[in-house]
Amino acid sequence: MPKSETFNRNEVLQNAALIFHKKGYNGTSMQDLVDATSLNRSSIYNSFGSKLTMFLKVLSYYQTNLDHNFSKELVKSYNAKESIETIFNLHVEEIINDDDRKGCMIVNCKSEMANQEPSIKSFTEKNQDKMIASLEDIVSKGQMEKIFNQDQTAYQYALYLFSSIQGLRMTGILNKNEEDLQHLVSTILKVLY
Amino acid sequence: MPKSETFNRNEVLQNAALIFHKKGYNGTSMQDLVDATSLNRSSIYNSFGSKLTMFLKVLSYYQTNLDHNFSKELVKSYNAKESIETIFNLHVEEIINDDDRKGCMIVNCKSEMANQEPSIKSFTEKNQDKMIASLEDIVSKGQMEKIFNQDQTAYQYALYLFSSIQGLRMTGILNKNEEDLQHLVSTILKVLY
DNA sequence: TTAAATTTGAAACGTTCATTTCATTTAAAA
DNA sequence: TTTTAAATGAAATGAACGTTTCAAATTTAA
Repeated sequence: MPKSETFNRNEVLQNAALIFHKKGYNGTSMQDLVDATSLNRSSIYNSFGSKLTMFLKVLSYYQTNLDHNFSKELVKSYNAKESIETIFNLHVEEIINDDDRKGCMIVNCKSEMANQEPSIKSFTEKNQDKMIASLEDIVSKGQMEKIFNQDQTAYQYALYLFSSIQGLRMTGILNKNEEDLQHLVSTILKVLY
Repeated sequence: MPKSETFNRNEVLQNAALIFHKKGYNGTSMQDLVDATSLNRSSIYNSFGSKLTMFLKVLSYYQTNLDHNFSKELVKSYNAKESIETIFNLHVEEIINDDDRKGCMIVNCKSEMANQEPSIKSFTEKNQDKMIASLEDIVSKGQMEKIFNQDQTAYQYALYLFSSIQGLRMTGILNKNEEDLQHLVSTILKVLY
């Protein structure tokens, strides 16, 4: 009976993510989204609600993609040390391939609106909790295998690593010198060994 | 002959800084600035040019204030270790006193617009260069005094510390647990000793 | 083939945006 | 006291904002 969606939802989210990532939430207009997605205004509102709810869907899509890419690499690592190094190397790779110097979309939106918009605060909190939990998991394993020291608890190291990743992403906005970034990563990780 | 400014320029910049800091550049409207400064629209345009030039003046004011506060504390420190610890402790203090969870204004505006607005890119680049240079200076002294190790160059450690400060500020937006933050700082600094 | 429901397109909604205009007020130098 | 130019206030500018409306087109199941 009803006509069904003709556009590819993921493709639309992908294109919306590009423009949101580049310009930020407040810097992106509905017209930008119309242009970026090649969708009609009404279709956007019909299918995604409002600008804010669309942004939240874009964020989820962005994070799911990120998680997927990381998991794909992480299964290849043989121990905790390799896992952590893989995570940081992927971030360095993202920085270097980020021609627009946009930084991390999740870091950016936390900076832009976590203190203003409860739904974004909640999203970034969940993101933080998940990231710290999975880092803690890896650190724990590394400590049990005696690859990492026990000077701090796994949680404390996880918070440190989470914080360092955000710092790395912020630093990478202006500095894309690969040697600098790799030294930076090795300095960050040294405390674990 | 002419009437002179009746408002206190620094007071206006201070009030403008509060609202820009809270809402970000794109999130702050001219009406917000009129309300926050109690100045007339025309007076703002007469005295500060445009929204963007006003923002740049606010940023300079914000940074000058920050520099001043840090210098005031830094002169009290007896060696490089104390200097670095003072810097990080002041950041932790700022985070804990930041009831609105706004984060650092300079980190925020880099995230929001460094990739879009050349004047902001240039401002944040200069800020980054200055911060790294002064950190490098302190690390150098610490290395000469054999308080800090020489595993990495002073510049590499300075970049690491700069990056860590940004991570700390981003982490502090959602996490204001003082114990967590102090553990975080001590983990960050451990690599130097 | 018909009926149903949703997508789509284009236009319009009222609001807010940054900025400008201009007449009035003000205060300092002549 | 007069002159002068900037500060001020209030209103208006046109453009852009997010969102809604609604008729037309479309496609699927009955």
